Amino acid sequence: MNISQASNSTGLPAKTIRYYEDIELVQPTRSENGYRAFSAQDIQKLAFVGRSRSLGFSIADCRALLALYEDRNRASADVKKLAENHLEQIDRKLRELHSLRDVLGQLVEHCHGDDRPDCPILNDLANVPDAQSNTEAAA
Amino acid sequence: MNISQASNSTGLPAKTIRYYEDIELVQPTRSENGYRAFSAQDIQKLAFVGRSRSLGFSIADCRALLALYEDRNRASADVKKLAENHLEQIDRKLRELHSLRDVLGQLVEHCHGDDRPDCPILNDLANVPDAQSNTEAAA
DNA sequence: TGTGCGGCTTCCCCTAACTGGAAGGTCAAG
DNA sequence: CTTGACCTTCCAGTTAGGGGAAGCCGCACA
Repeated sequence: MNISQASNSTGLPAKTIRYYEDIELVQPTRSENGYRAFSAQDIQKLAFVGRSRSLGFSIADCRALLALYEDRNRASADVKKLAENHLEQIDRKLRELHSLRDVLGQLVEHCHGDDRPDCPILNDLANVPDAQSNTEAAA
Repeated sequence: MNISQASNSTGLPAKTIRYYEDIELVQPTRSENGYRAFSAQDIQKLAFVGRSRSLGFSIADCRALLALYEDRNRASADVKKLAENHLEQIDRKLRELHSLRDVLGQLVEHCHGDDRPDCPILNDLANVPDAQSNTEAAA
């Protein structure tokens, strides 16, 4: 199976597949003409990585998951721990984004947004103390 | 004002400040000995960028905001539009992360997480059709 | 006067995870 | 025989800086 077939089968761009070979996530053999030859197993692994990436796992995580996947004797607890760590990272990021959204939402809301030059958003960014909301005044 | 004072005043690492000069966000003058000399305006601009970055604006956004900030005649609507775009990006990212969290949370929940090798998480990643949840079965 | 140390300079490489593009070999069809 | 699609490798660029080396500058202290 050539790289374009592998790409079609997995949904991953050929460039990405070459990259994954480069960082040794997969090791396709080579045909006599030098073309990569992907086995069914290679395709399976690529699809596995693709799905993991789409769930936001880092390449390092994918490598670990792949190793666990190929270890017939691994405990499911190991996998669960990895996934839980990732879940925590996602939750942290969610909290961060939520609070960011709140602050920015407030600023946007207070900006009249017409053709006058006065703008609460810029005032806040420049940290000009403002009557309406002083998000940084704690210090 | 030398770079370490600028760093203290703005909370930005010296490395970052040099980088901001490199990409022409600020243009401090130079003393005779070659040291960067930051004016009060420079400090103000650096603080402005720092605050904008902490709200998740990209460097490109910061550059635009800075230009608007320095344009005494700009309409607040221009600023508001930029901020609203950023807000939309944040909301998109939030939705994405939420749905990711849901899928991953389901998987983690269904994994018994003991020392047996069977693991629903890996099964899903490998796209093995599974009785309990088939998150990809639509295709 | 020398010397040690902290602060400053530039320069280059590194990050994550690819993506784009150039230069060139291979293969099947017409 | 040529064309065009497909494949190869290699180089550069992306974000927003971080780490660290090699080498000035300035000030204190002996």
